[in-house]
Amino acid sequence: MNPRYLPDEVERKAQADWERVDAYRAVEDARREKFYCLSMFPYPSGKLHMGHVRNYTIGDAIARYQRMRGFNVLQPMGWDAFGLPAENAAMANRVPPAAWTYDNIAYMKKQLKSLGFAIDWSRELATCKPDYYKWNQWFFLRMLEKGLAYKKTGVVNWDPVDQTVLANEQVIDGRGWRTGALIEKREIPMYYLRITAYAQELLDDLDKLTEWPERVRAMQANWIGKSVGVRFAFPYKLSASANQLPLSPRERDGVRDAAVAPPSNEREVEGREEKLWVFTTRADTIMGVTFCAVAAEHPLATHAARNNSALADFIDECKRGTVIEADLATMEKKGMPTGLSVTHPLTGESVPVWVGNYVLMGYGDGAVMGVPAHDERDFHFAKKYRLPIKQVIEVPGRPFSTDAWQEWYADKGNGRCIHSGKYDALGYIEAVDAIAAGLNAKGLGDKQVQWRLRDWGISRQRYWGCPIPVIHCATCGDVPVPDDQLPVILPEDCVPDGTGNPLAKRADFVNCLCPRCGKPAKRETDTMDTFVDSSWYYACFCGTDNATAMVDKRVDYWMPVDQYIGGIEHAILHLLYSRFWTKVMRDFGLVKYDEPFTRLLTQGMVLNDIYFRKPESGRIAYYNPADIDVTCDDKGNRVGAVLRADGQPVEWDGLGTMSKSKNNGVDPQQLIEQYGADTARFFVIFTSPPEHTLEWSDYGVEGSSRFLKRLWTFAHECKTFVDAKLSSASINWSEVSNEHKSARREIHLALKQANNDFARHQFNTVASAAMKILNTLERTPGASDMLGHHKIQLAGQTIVSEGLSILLRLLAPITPHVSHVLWQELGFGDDISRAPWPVHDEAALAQDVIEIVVQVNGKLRGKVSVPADASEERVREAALREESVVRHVAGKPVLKVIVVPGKLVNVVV
RNA sequence: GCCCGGGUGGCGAAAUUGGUAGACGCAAGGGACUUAAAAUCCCUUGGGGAGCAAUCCCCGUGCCGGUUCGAUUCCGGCCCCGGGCACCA
Repeated sequence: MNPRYLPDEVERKAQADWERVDAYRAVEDARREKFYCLSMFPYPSGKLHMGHVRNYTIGDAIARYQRMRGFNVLQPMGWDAFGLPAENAAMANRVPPAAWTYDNIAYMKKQLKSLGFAIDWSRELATCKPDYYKWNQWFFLRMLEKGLAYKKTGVVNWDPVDQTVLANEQVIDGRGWRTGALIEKREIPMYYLRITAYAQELLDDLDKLTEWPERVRAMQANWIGKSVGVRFAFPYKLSASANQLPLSPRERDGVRDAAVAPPSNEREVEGREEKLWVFTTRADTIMGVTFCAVAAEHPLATHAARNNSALADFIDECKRGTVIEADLATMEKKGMPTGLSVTHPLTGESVPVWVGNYVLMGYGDGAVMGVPAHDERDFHFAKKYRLPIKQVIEVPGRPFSTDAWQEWYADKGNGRCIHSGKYDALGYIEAVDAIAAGLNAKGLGDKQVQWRLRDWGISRQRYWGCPIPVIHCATCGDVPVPDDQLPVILPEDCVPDGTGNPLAKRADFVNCLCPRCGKPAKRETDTMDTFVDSSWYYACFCGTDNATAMVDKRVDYWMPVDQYIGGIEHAILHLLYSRFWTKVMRDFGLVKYDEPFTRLLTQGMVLNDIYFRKPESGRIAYYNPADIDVTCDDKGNRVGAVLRADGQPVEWDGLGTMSKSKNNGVDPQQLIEQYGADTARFFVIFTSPPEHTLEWSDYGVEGSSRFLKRLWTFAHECKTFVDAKLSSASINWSEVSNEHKSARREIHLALKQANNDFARHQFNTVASAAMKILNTLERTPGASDMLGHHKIQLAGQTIVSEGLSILLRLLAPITPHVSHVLWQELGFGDDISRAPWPVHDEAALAQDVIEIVVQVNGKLRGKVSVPADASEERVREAALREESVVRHVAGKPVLKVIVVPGKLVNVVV
């Protein structure tokens, strides 16, 4: 055994041992309880970053811990391999995205292996491989058959120069990020998945996910956005000249394309009688309606604009705006009258219709009722355009005035209806019920649920993705690719040039024969959103070797995932899509569970200092923290920082996530090479609890490295006498010294705490417990002075042997290499990962004499030592005799003495 | 605006969920070893005050109040920070 800790050597040996016996191969075994531990798979961007290291270290610690506790653990790994960065890299380097992606996968796989993760690599998958994405296509076709996938036109950002669709984040100030061209909104046909059909279940089942972080559940509920209200209609008649009837907006939503029937109350047209449908959560204010507002895209707006050029211009202006919702929210509210009127469904009064730029076509029916008295936005709109404001809700003692908006105008909890005819004096709930009933009686509306969630548009006008398996035939229309022609293979040798989709230029891909009529036809060139790829990969891991089915019965053994670990940035989309996909798979009879991820851990981000200089002219320069020397005052406060290269000061800009743009990244590869994987792993576990952000610290890494060196050195010193056969059961602990007794007690106390913390995933304090144990062992008499004296007591040897065996097993999930090698070196066994998980010995915690804290009026005043079995009365006596207690009581009458057995006494005077 | 988290030393953080606040580590200061440095080891370290000293006292978990023998922990009100959603009707 080398007296020095050489991480390189240790890690090479441990990894070779694991490789030789294929240690992490997971095999289904009905007799054993399974544990499926999964970290979110990476996008193969080039090399691992610290976020990956943290994510996979946390996942690996859990996987190894559960393995040692006896579970049959599956921890697989794969690659989220389709996506835009590969196309960008391809343009920059003139290599096909496929080649770039496969190179990255090879390099990153090597890095993951060097970190020693207990991964079953036989199950590796990459979403860009046909044997994976074939099942995306197959499943899409099944959804198409069931009406869960459909086609409709959708609005996209269109770059007219590159002839390309851009993602929202590629549009900067309304211009394309590459071309600088003004971006147009363009409507093109796209495929959608009917996630809204599962909105209620996706919302309800959040209650089952009790092991998910509360905030993730809240974010999903928010996103799904259920509101309960009333959908009702304002009837109207078009003038005689209007012989073209507007369509109901619902029909534009693709409902007609689907296999489900459109809502029955949609298209009734009797003579020229039409209806303007709106949705409201405040039906109780319906008597206060003084106008209606419709979206620019609303058919009524289109109709009104035919003979009104000013209105047409206004509508064009609205349509030209951004599709980014965050920008919409801050836009100035504008409107213009259509000149049309509709009839109030209950009062029969005439209500003017306006076009409002704040009305969303995509929510509800693209039209709203305007109640200025009780909706803040309507109030300001009415003031701006001098529309009437009619109060219909009152709160006793609160005067209403149209001069300025007041918070209580929108209060639905304390309000009562007034000026509302037969609904007067009703509260919110009764009023909504009564008004909904009134509308229903006239066939003009009823209670309805409205969702914020929209159907999931999956078409991407991009090359590097899974082809959508549809063929466009001039005769037969859109024809699904037959199952026996799957997969539709994506050519891997295209090099995109930034203009349009390279697939569209590939005649060998585009030209095909119609499966239905056999005539020449064109293949769909859109590919699927990469979120489709990641929506079911976790299920695929259960049987990656099965080429004949999407999943097989092995999913029944492994799924659902017991522990999922990943970044909070996926709290909504990825997790929601995966939940949706699971429910559809279940309804198709492929799987039996309702939810894919039982427990979820969202790890925090990795931060580092940001240093910069702002020159008088030119751009800000950022400096890597590794090149900065920080000076501190006597108390350790940061007082200044200089760039090591030139000794000149730099400014500190706080902490931020590691990024290229701020030049504050730390390369994991360098870290591993300098300190070893175990140090890197120990540092990320020890420094912060998993859910918190992790602040990078080179000093902290040093500290972690120091601990592992100390561990190695200590193990080396003890190697001569450590013996797995030394049993604590053979020692009569009542006869050993107090020092030995308390040493063993500290070790078992730390173990107890560590087990508690492991169970609740507070791994940083598990690392602390390991450090405490080493501190105790180093101080244990008989261990540290053995080299000089050779008169080691049996008790000391036993404590050290037992303590090291506990310590190494506790550390095995965190620092597997050094634990594995020391376990062998000290003769505990061949494979620490098969050793039983350590459990504390309750007898070791027992004390003959215990220390009791004594308070006077709740303030700590002293301590007394009493026998562990002392009666309450004796403890009380001892406490009252304690000298500082006597001093603080100072003769005042003792009102009360509280005795907490085994803990404390509080004397109240 | 609505919904979630948070606020504890110079720093990362603990506190077995109402019972010794600051475990463990980092940084800092002092010391040992060394010709010297690195490495390693030992001691000190929340703030303030009294004492030659052993020691002792006061304050302290964002702020104000409440419950309690006792509150970082429970309740009410407020302030600040982070995150999510947001013309959603």
